[in-house]
Amino acid sequence: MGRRKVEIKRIENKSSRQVTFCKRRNGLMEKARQLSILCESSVALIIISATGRLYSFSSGDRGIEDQCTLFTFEINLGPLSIFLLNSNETPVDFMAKILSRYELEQADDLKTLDLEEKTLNYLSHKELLETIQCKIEEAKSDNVSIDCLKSLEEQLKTALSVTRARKTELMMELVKTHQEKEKLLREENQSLTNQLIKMGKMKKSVEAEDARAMSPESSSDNKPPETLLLLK
Amino acid sequence: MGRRKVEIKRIENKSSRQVTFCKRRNGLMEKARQLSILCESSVALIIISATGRLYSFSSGDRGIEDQCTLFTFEINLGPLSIFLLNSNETPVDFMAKILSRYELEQADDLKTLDLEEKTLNYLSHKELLETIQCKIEEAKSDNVSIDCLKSLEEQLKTALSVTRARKTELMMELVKTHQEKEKLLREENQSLTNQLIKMGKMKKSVEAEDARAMSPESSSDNKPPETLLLLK
DNA sequence: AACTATTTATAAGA
DNA sequence: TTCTTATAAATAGTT
Repeated sequence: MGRRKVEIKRIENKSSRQVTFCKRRNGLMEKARQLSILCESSVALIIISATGRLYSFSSGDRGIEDQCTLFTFEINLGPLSIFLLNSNETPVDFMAKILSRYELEQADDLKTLDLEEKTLNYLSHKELLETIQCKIEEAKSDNVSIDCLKSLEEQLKTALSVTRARKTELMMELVKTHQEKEKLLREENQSLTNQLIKMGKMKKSVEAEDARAMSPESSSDNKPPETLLLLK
Repeated sequence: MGRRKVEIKRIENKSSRQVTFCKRRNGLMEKARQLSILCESSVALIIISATGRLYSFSSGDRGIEDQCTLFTFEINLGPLSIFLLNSNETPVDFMAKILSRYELEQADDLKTLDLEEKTLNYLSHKELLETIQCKIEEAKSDNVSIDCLKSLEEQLKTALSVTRARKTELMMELVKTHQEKEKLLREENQSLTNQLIKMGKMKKSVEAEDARAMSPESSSDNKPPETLLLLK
């Protein structure tokens, strides 16, 4: 529908490709909107330019399940994620939902551990949550800027992975502490054993004195007590 | 672009709405395809009819990062999730990818721990994976039914949470093992200390003999060696 | 960004 | 449904 027919293949000229992208993108979005309205259907459209810029359209939740009042969704395009919001839902509602879900999950994660270390280094994590809360406040004023949502999502992801990492870290610390304790105990044990052996020899010499007999023995050949073997 | 201009609002006549839906849906998908090809961009389009039937288009990864060879994505519509597949990719490929990603994540999670317990209770988890594999086979025959994908997503979610739970469980086991070892070592230590004290008395008596003097002492008053205090 | 010659999409009818 | 066709709409190339 232009001055001449075009073949559907990559437009080589960069600037005309850019112009065509802009025109056809707008056309496509408008068509998506029309279809959703004319035919009561749900339409979601995501366009990402060669330069990585994002354009999207999402109709409401018409045609989807009735109990589903939200048409929010997350789309992963490889490394990129986008939240599209249902028009019935404010960004704050959506983010609050995500946050509460995340906090629940976190609570679940830590509940299983009876860690007093839980509070350790918790602040930076708390701070992160506060930052997110701020972002949400920002989002309230901004009217659904995709960039804003994108950065918010980044924050949420970071928060989640920080939480997970922290949890693992705490567990690993706990394990390490135990390992250190174990090492110290082993050393203690060894030194006690050595002392015992030394004393044993003394005792022996006493006994020998008692029995009025002498039998010399190598001093460094000290076997640990049997119980130690159980701990392997 | 028809015999007459139409206003963009819900088409009241059901059958003509159905016809229009079919025509415009096809048109929209074709336009999406053209845009992605002409302008080297990534386009994802989802259309869900009023009756819940799903239609989708997804371009390849053109325009997204080069190292990202797939343009598959997951969409959450509230409680409902749909996996849309790149046309270059079969559902099995996609699911296999998800699975392997999941297995990698799990491997990563456990790699940090030097656990021999890793294989413990692994079966039920393996079984779950097999169930998913079955689901994928089902999906191969069914032509992208939403219910099927929904249940598949449930399975994947379950698999993930089972893995997480299992990871936590293994870590807790490790901690417990260490605690038990610690307890045994402490007991061992105590018994060694007791022995030492006993012997110490003997030695003392020997020394006393040597020094030709005697000094009696209470036997149960055994203080643990200093190093034990470090372990508190 | 605006114009306009054409092509393309599609509404209504068959 | 599918095809036909008149017409509206989109858009390629130009300014």
